[in-house]
Amino acid sequence: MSHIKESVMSAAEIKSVRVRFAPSPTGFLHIGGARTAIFNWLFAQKHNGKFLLRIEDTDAERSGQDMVEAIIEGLRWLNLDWDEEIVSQSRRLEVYKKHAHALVQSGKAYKCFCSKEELAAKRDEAAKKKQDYRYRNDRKCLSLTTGEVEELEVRNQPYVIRLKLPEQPVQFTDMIHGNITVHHKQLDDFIIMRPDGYPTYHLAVVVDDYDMQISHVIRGDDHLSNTPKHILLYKAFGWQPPQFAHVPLILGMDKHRLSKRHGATAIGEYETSGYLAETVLNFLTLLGWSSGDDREIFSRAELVKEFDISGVAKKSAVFDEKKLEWMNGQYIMALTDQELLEKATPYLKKQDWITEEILADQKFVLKITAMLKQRLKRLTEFPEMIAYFFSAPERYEEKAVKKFWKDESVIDILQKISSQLAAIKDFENTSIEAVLRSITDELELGFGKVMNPLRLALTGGSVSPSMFEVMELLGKQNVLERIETACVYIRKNLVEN
RNA sequence: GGCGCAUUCGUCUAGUGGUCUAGGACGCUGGCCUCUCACGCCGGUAACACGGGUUCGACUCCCGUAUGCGCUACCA
Repeated sequence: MSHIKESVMSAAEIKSVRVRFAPSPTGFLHIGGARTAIFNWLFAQKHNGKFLLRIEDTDAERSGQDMVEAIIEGLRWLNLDWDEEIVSQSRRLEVYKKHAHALVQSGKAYKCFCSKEELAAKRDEAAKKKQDYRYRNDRKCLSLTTGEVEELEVRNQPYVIRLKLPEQPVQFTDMIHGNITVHHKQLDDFIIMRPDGYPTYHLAVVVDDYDMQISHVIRGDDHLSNTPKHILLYKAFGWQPPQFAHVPLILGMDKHRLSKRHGATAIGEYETSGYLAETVLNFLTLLGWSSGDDREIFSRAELVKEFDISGVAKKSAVFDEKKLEWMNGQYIMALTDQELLEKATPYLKKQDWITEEILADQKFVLKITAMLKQRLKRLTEFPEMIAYFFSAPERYEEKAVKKFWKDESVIDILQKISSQLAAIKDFENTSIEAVLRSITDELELGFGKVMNPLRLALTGGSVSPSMFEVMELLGKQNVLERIETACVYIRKNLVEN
């Protein structure tokens, strides 16, 4: 289907691009929804169009205002600004009603008084015979006379409105999947309005997309099978259908649709676990879309420039958090120290041991930030990696103690270091290094033999940035004290074991 | 069950009939760098679901099969 990829929008089409993101507020903004929103947003940006937001809350029972807020918050975090006012389907009930009845008037739809139970029974019966039940095959209520319908209505008999389907196959072209044909026998006279006057999804979506003058419907693959119904509705109304693009779904590592058991699915959880919005935007866009070359890191502007529907994949993609982590690390490294500190501050403030006083010393914190930059994958790691800068270690990592503090000789080494460091006037990076180099030379020891025990003494662990820089920031006083404490500990430890 | 959609390394993907002994990235892994970790660099690992066609030639086109997903609701 090579012609699909070559499809280029005409100038007229480009001018009038209007897309929408239409979540139903039955949950938080999840990864899949966020990506659909991103694709829509990018498409609108790319074509200088409008990106609209619509809340599909016709299922009153499952929808909630708090979920609406959560979705909006998620979009804001990703920096996906929408144009115009948010449309809420729950406020347009009369509009749908009007359109549904207009269809009844024009004979394109009809009222059906059959009860749910009645239909369920028929379905069961057909199933027993291994057949599919189709309302269109009996169309009981279609043969009702006007008088009969009126009588039922007077008696307040509840009814739904069904679309009367024509006897023709439905055909349309999807921008991602190409030509799709569905035989009309597969479709039924589906319900467009419920007894309570609420529209079904199909009606609401078509009416809204028409009213909002949506030019391109970009939505999840799960709607591909629904599209023929929508096309039929457009036809019944006599409206021109928009273009459709069905984007693949996102799956969990087990290849099943992403759900709670896969861990984090709500976009907000990625913020709390320390991912940058720009990372998530980049990553989600790349999940199911490719520019065609080997690039992986795209700025927002680059994404807008490069994004094209023709690069969207057909197959669903598995969400791999390992790669997300890697990408987040890349974004963190690309930040300036100042930017990184700003982004990390909310995470630092969550720790009660990080006081305002600590944060007030910008110069000091900024130096620490610089040292951590290429070691961070997620912002949440920031506080846990810097504790030793603000308080002496309370305990020492067990494995490291066994490895680096296994006999008396380390005490000698540490004390030697201590006494020579004490003599340094200008306690900074290079002078500290010079001292330590001379000590190792003198003792004829490998550098690691000295640095690792020292690191354990100063940080309590076996991992840290460059010791010289750490020492400089710690200051002479702290360094000497910590070495002393460590020596006491080592001696005691050796006696006990 | 019927119909629709999909199927390239474990994962994200490149690939539009010969350039493919299938490229990149994450992961994993060997090494270098090195005071540890990380970063960086060099290398390795690993894939065209299967079977038939069409063609001089198929990852690429067609048809089946398998598998997965979706629709088949008074959910969206």
